[in-house]
Amino acid sequence: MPELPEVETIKRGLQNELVGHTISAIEVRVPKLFIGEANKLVGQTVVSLDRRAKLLICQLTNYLLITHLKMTGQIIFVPKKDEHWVVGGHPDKAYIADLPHKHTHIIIEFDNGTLYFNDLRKFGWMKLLEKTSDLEPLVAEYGVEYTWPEYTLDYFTERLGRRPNTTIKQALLDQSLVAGVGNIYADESLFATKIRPTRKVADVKPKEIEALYHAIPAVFELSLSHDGTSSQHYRQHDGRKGRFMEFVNVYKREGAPCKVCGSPIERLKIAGRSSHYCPKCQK
DNA sequence: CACTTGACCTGTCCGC
DNA sequence: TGCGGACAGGTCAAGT
Repeated sequence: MPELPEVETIKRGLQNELVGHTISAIEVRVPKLFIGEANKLVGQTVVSLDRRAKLLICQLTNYLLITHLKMTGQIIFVPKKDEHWVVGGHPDKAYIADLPHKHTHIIIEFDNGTLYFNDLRKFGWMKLLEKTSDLEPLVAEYGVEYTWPEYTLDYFTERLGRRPNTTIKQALLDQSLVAGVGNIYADESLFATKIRPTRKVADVKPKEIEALYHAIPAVFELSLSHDGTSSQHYRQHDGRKGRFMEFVNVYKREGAPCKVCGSPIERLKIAGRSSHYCPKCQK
């Protein structure tokens, strides 16, 4: 479910809640979703939160706690003190009140509230790493972050060029190209650059590649400014939805009129993933 | 080696 | 209303 903007939004939200706070207890209801010795979390204090690709990285006093939300994972933090939300009131109180529920698989108690890990499909996981260097194999295959200085047109072009016979859609989903691009943002970036997702990488012209290189960060930033895309399951750390679905041009808009030309958006499968595009705008 | 498919799970939606 | 099938944002392993 969550791609880069969603995980980044959760990270930013949790930073405000968790940094400096200490874990008092942990309950793992579905053992296979927590890798490592969960009890070691007790007594640990959150030093910082970070993100790499779609991984959420929580630096603790002595360990790292890594989370991948995969398709339907959620991390919801409920503060002990309700006044916490007094400013404006909590926008989705009913959602919070339901926790924990049948899809809550891990519960972590902090001195200031409770963190719930929910996952309908149980694809997501949490992992306790004993030392910082254990993170390396987990992130070794990821490409650069779009915010890094290493994200250059040369890098992007060179990496794409290694896979000339793949469709551009498939290439974008490869985490070793640009970390954090998933189905939504691949489709939206391709619409923004008028490139049809079925095109072979080798047939995409340098100018189009350059446009794509700029479009990916732009789409990420736009989604971030609306707290991500809540197509179905995604929630922010406080239970609110993201609002980017209101702004998508093609994703999940099959049959709806293109916002640019009015043609019905089409959908087809590319490498097993549904892909949405405008048949008129995208060549 | 590169690419495709199936598996991991559970729920929703759509057609008959 | 019930039932079967397709589909869902991610990533691996196994197969071609």
